Amino acid sequence: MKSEPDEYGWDDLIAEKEGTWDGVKNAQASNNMKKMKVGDQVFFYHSRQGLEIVGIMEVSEEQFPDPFDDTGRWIAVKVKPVRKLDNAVPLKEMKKNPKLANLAIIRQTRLSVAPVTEDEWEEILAMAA
DNA sequence: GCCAACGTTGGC
DNA sequence: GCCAACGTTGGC
Repeated sequence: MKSEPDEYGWDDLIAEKEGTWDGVKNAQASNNMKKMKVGDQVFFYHSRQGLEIVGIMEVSEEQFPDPFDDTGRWIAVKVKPVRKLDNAVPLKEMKKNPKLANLAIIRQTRLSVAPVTEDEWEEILAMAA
């Protein structure tokens, strides 16, 4: 999941203890959120500023109607922080890694919520070590 | 700040 | 229902 740290960054999530992921108004991103289950692990990526994965969070509440959406079309989920990565993994490094060539976020930059395969997850964790 | 990529809107 | 125009996102 991506967020601009100016708007809502890792530190904001830590301060809040639990964050609501709302305001997603893109069909693909929304579908990806609908698939999320409580306990699912998610990377937190800083877009625009930072351009790196900074931490891991987990889904604490599955899809519910986005409280700020009047149309009723969109949903939100809640997440809570699990841990900060020892070393943030920059986009630049991920692009260099051939194992991550198919990473959804690389292939489709503008998608704000994108899936990560198990292999990709492991690879990114290894890069953060 | 710029611009490419992509989604959405609206006229036909 | 098509497609051009427009708006938004996000890497550079």
